[in-house]
Amino acid sequence: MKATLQTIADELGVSRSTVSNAYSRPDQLSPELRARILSAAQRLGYSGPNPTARSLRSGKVNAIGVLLTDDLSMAFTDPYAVAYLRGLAEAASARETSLLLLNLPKDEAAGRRVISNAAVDAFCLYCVPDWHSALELVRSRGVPVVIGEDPQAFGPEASYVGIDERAAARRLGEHIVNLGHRDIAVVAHWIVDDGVSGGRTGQVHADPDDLRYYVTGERVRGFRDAFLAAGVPWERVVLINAAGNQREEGAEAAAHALDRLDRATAILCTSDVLALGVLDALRVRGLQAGRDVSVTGFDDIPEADAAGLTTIRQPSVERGRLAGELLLDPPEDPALRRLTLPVSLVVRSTTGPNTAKEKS
Amino acid sequence: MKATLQTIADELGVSRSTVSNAYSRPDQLSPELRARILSAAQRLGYSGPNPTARSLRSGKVNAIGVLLTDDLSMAFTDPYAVAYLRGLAEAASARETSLLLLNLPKDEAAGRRVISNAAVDAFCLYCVPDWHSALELVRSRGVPVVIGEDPQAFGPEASYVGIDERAAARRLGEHIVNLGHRDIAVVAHWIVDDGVSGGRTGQVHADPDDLRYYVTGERVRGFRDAFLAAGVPWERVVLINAAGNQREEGAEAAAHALDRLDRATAILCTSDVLALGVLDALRVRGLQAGRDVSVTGFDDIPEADAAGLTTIRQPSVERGRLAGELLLDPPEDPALRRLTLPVSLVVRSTTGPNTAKEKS
DNA sequence: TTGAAAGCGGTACCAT
DNA sequence: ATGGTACCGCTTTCAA
Repeated sequence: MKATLQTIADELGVSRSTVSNAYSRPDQLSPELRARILSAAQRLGYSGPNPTARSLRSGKVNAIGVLLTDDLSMAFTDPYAVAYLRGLAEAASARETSLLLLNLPKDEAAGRRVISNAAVDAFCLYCVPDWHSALELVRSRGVPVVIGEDPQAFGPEASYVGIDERAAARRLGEHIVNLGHRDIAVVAHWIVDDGVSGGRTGQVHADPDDLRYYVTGERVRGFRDAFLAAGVPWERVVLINAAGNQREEGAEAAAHALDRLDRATAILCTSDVLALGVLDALRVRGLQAGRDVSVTGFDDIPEADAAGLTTIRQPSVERGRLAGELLLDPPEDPALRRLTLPVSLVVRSTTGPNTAKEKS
Repeated sequence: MKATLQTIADELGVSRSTVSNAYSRPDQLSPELRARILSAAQRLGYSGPNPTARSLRSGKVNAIGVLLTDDLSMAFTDPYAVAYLRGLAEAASARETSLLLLNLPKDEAAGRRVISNAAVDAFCLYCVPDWHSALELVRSRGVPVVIGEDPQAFGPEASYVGIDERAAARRLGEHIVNLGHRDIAVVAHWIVDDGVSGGRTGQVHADPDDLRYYVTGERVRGFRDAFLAAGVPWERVVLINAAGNQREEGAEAAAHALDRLDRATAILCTSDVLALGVLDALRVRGLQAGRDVSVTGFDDIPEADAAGLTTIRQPSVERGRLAGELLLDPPEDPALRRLTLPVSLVVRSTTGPNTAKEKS
């Protein structure tokens, strides 16, 4: 039979409470008794209080649930997501808390089960398509939630750590129009979607106000804000959907902006990863970024620097770290549970003045 | 007050068992009663049975514990580790099981607490330094364990999914000596370590039989096997420690093989990531891989193909997937719980015949 | 098909 | 400093 607290208590002729204290409140009993208990435990192969039983009684699990969409590629492959997760893990680890990775399957009922069954003290939502049906269930669990994207998604009771996506994107747009660009393409992922994948890569005609995925929507709207302010009508912009947020898909998307007569002189992307793909596409065509075509990204991932990519720098690790801290050490003041972090425009070599001759 | 099973039972005048059955055994009660229960639950804001209480009673948590070393960079940054984790998550997700990421802090007592408190049905150990003090505690938890590296690490009761590291490395070594190379450098990480980091990058003199980290040890020994069989004494090989398993560190390590009079004509690395760094170092020096210097990696990560890297292809995702399956659906036959997967030598363009003039 | 009772293995509180 | 006693919220026989 597996050893329990009682086993040890019986062995030593003490009470369960005392054995429990030996583990959970060492100051509540004499050092020598504690030593005897611990050694008896060792001898009997008792590895400490059962975590589940302890959690049931104490109401704490020491785990944060992290919701991920079905294929984990996003969580592990996307540099921004990896940075975020690292920050989150850092904050959690500092409080001896673990991360429970919850993979939401395509099957809705199964997804609900996964959420219902998750033994966690809190949920962290980031990179989760905000229209996902399971989110409502997360709320009904009644545990603290922190969100990382749409500040409205969960109502004001949820903590929030994010950036002003739209304003940030606008700064990129302004940078580009200030350089004289008027023939502009925007490469974004998840503009269109079938609820599962990001659709096909290619030009689309979409109203920026209708985009379903919050982050992409805000960034595209931010670009548009800058264009409109400079007198560039949205209809003149070539909007290209990337099927996913990967480098190859950025390159593929770029083809739709480059291989046409009215080639864009600037390509704005909703992520650095896509922008790196666009740069690949330029290279293949013998075009030079910053001279022939200007390119911008978003995030400032490590690779952006080496590529000379003009982008928005955002504190990715910090976003995760703060999310974890808000969950585990919530400040009294509700206002401090809603954080909008600053970003900065980083101008490097992939953007430059428009040198194309005037359009006829 | 938070709603419980009892709340619903009282509301409807039925027993707790019946409410419980409504969730856990739908076939045990009439559909209409079940519907009434579910709708009452919805109305009262009851999100289903408390996961902790359920786990305590049923003895199942639906989670696999994944041990990670302190900084998560290894788990999230290393392509092999990411692939492995993805496979593991896939297997787990298919069984509605989650992954509990356990971050082992540097502080030993805290690490023990993290392991003791982890509510999991099983542990998966990969990429964990095998000399880590906490491992013994994992065993004493008495739950199933699968290991991914040293097959001996946990004794025969643990499941194991791995490859014959040594034989695989030997094939790379043979490929190199068959190409006529005799001036050889080996770049490996974690040859030396201070228990926390991977030490300094630079040449070291170490006996392959003494290396502490199993995977590196086996791969280096495999290289040596090939060299000895070809008459190349180990003393002639330049062994270089890389402080970590990252591209930059590979480049830095390569300097120690390239910037010397008796430059190596072949550099064998214990991972693709390091090898990519070595290729970077060659490029900087105007050397051509496969002509001036031959380079090999290990793993066959996605980037290896584009780089033309000669390497060993191993089924990384599969390793993770099988590990998960062994944990969740253990086969009766113990022999089937110890899997050694096949690998293959992939020859690309970074290796070629030794063209250096004979050494005097 | 439904209900009653007995734990699952601890922790918290209060008494001693 | 140590022990006694509820009770955390559910699942699981077993009986009705």
